[in-house]
Amino acid sequence: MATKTANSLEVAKRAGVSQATVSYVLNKRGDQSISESTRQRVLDAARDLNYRPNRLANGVLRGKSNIVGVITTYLNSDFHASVMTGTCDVLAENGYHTYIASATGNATLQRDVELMLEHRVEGIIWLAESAPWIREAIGAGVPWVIVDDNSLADIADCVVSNDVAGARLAIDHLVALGHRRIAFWSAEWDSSSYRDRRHGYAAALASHGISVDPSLVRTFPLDARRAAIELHDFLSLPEPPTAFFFTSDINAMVALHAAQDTGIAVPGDIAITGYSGQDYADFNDITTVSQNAREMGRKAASLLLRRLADPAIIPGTYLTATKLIVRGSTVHQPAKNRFYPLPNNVRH
Amino acid sequence: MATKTANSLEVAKRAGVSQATVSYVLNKRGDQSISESTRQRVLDAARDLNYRPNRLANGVLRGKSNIVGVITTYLNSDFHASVMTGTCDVLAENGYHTYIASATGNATLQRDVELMLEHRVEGIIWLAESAPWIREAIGAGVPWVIVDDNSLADIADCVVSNDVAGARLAIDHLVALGHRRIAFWSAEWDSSSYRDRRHGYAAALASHGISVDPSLVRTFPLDARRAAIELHDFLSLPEPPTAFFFTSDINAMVALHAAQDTGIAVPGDIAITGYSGQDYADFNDITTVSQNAREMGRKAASLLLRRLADPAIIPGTYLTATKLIVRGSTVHQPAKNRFYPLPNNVRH
DNA sequence: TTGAAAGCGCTAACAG
DNA sequence: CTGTTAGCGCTTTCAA
Repeated sequence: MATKTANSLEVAKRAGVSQATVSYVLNKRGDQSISESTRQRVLDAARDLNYRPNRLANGVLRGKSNIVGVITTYLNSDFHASVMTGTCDVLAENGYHTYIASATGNATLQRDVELMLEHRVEGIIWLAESAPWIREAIGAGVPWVIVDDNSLADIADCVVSNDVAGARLAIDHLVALGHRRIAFWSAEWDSSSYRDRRHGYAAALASHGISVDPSLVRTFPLDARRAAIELHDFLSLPEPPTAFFFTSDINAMVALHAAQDTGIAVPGDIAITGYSGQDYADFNDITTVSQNAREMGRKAASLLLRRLADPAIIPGTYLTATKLIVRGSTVHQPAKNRFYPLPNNVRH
Repeated sequence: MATKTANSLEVAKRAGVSQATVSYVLNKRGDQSISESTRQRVLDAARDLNYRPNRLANGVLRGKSNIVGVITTYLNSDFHASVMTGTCDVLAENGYHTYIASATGNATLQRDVELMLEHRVEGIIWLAESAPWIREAIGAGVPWVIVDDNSLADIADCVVSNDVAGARLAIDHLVALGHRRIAFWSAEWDSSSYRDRRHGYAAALASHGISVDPSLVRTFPLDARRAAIELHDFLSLPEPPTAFFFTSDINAMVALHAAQDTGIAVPGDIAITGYSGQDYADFNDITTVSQNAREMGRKAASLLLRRLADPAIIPGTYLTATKLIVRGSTVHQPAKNRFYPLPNNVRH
């Protein structure tokens, strides 16, 4: 049961030195010269007593916790998990630690932010939908980095993938395959990312001399049954779409299954592109625009660290690259050779 | 820019009272009687100055951080993410906070544990593969709860799903469908969970009067290409299996794709069951044994809280229920109606 | 009903 | 080269 940890005073006593000397030795301070014998005695004493520095005390003293908070609404999202992995990695590499909150609902989220600030996190990485209260929250405390939304780029560093370019990649691909009637079918999520994908969609079409047909732009429903119905509704238009650009892999996958279950051939009858480059897309052989979420997470952490080092830097938006991954949902792959390697450490 | 937060002394000054009074008011201490007017003045001052209690200082003082550490090797795993969600929820409900580390490799993991202890986490929830050094680590510090492995149940609370029963559910189902030649095809992961699934497999077969054929028990390879080769090797046995029991959904999925890609009908030629009840299985219409990972996470957190309240409790293993979810990989579903609802908050 | 003072574990000036 | 001292922000006796 939590063997009472020794404190630095006890270590000092045992080594026959003062508390300060212990601190000097343990923190390897170059500006203090310590005799090798003292050093050894301190080190030995610390080991013998199983000494473990108390970072809370250290934090009180220096007003710095060495902790960064990450807030996400949905840990089970592959995207969020990948971002977080990248973030954790970079923070750990730099001696920082990650304090996480996963919650839904603005009341809880607000409380989580407050708690983090009470714990004196040095910054917050925000992986959730934007909300009106956030602007104020950012102003009041530590620096924030916002991932996957850049609507607050005037007061916080934002990391978004280049969604305009990403959408263009997909549309260019579809047009190159001969598609002219391309639907934009997106979940309802009011974020700059989704808006950018829509702009990219429109711009890409325009550059090919195709005008946006409003009847081909729709909101993706929340359940698969309605998705199937809507899909058939789409296809019974006078001039039905031959291709669908989705803003998420999961929507693309639901639509793909809806199509397959009801005898619509993919990519024979319709082509489908997803967005994000998640496992879903890989496993279901869906062409997608890869976002490199891990890289986004790494970038977010570095931006935060940079701002911690130099608070004067003017906030801005940082774009990460997107990449088209062509798979069987747009191009019929003659010999299906989906010999993807399994992710490392995968289980269950 | 981190507007220097006011401290309790400043609040006291502004309210014209002592620091102690501020503490009494803000912590709503019943044993101290405070006049309503003083109370109001303190509250007002705190609000005006934007006072935020410093939990680090509080932690130093009381030797308690109110933080629990969670260590996982693979955040992108649906299983880990679900467990963590459950854990975060319960901890938050009880005023605790979650400090997370995600790492790979024993050196890093050990360092992470050490760091958490230095931050004075009150307990650790372990979501990673067991390793020899863990036993010692547990002895030395705070209480641990281990999820999905019970090999250290003598010194730590363990939460595992009832894997013997879970395996039996799957095997009973396959036997009921007429299968007698059932393969056990498992990833190589030395945990009690996997061992239990194997015991359950053997016991269930035995109860149906079928003996285990060692040639039907194999290790799942690390890449899909080799999985495909191995699958065909299986099927070219003199008496090939007609059904495959996998210990994970992802393996089942890889095998399913390997089968489909090479003209083997599922469930026509072979039946397949996964394990875990993850999204993978749902989206690929795979029969699986659901583990309710979220519930496991909740259970882990409650066990830790219970032990924190009463350290004397003797450690043990806690089983969570499993459930069979029948889908199209074992039973041909006449009218495919996979109208699953999308998970809440899903995106990308 | 309120306040003064001690102290949690640690680090950083400043002496010596 | 090492020790003394002050103090981080907070809670909590103990007096008043």
